[in-house]
Amino acid sequence: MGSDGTNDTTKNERKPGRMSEQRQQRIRLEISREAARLFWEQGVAATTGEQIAEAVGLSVRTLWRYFRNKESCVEPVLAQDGEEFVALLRRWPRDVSLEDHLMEWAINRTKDPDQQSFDQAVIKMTVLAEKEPDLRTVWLMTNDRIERALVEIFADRLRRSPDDIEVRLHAAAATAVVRVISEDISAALMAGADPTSLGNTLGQMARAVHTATGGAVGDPVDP
Amino acid sequence: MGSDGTNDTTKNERKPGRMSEQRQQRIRLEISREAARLFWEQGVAATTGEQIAEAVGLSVRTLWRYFRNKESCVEPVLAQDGEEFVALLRRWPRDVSLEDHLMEWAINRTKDPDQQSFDQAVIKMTVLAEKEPDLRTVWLMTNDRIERALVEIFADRLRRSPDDIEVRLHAAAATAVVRVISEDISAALMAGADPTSLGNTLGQMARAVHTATGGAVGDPVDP
DNA sequence: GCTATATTGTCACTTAGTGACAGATTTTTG
DNA sequence: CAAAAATCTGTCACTAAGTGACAATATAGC
Repeated sequence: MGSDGTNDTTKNERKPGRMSEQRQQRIRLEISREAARLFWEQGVAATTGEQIAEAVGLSVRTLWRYFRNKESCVEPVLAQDGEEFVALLRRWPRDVSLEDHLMEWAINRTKDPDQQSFDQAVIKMTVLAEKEPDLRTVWLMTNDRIERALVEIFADRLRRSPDDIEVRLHAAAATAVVRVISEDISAALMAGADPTSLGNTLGQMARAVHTATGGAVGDPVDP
Repeated sequence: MGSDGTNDTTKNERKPGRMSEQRQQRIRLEISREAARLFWEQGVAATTGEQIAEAVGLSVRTLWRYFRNKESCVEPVLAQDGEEFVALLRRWPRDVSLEDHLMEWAINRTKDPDQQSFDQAVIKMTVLAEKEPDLRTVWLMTNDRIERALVEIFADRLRRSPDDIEVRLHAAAATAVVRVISEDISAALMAGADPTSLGNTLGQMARAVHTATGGAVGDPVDP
């Protein structure tokens, strides 16, 4: 809010004892990974905060400083794909269709070797979130955040207000269909489906968004 | 699962000491009402399970037997409108458009006097659920249940399988837009808007569902 | 009213999550 | 590199959420 001219950067405010944003995220990721593993192996209810903390090598008190509650420990894992998707939409050029934009990204995508095992965790948690109510809430909250991001992105693209009810309806519908497709893909992969046999997933998403928004979102728009 | 012929009714199984389903629901409603009041007056975090139990006149232990956790105490209130909506869709005749069906219901609707104060609670919680994360999860879970119900209803109407991905996409998109409109209406009413000045809310919902499903749901279908 | 069964309350207990404070760590600055 | 300023972490004590067990009570059917 109120910023006097002393700070040249309002966002990247570096202070003496603060540890780097990167390091913070790494720890959160590490916690999330272990939490996901434990939740998968023994269930959510049977996993205690103490176990998660021990697995990561932190005190329980510190764990609760990184996450407000047990379930949200897996939030970084569950939010992984969604945040990537949102970031992708933020770079969506106005003169390109959604399908083309997603396809082009899929082609230039490089797969980190370490990322592979992480993707496994993402799939496992997405599937687990369909049955475990405590994880379902986290998954739905994650998608709620995506929806809010899409409101901004769609408003920008359609040159309308983020308060516009139509914009919000489009964002909600789009988020919903993307979520369902994600759940479907995760379930298929978990069942042992070959990733290459899934067909054009991103194309499916693009078409679903186009349909769910009544054709308002998906086509190229005036620059 | 396994039912031998001794019981004539598998659903309405009446046993000696079991209290009536109606009585159970009344207690849940009463708890939900008080929880909603307390959450509204002092916030969710500041309200303890003990306070809720005391307000209803139950022991804390019994409270936790009716609801698994503090937040879900308001679930009956938050689910109120949604369940009514789902029930309405279940009676949706195949040869009638969604808009007509909703409109006809609105006309024949009778307003219980006791229902009025309850509606106030519904609106308050819906609005509160936009800011309070702990309530947002309950609200989203409620809509998740609605979505699952819509899958069945849409599958039935479209004569397709509930596993059909398109059916699930339609249900998800429809639920999402109905949710957003509900949030919008609640916010408007909370801000003091005259209910009569809101225009044709149900018509808006019907049109939004029609759009979000790519025209697949909303029109009359073959009997 | 009697009986079978479910519901409730009390008590003891585990776990989630927080506030406070001292000590260890990190980054910037000189 | 050393010092300073802030943050981060662990320990401790604590509150509140939520559960299991068991005795007492209330309820429906006869």
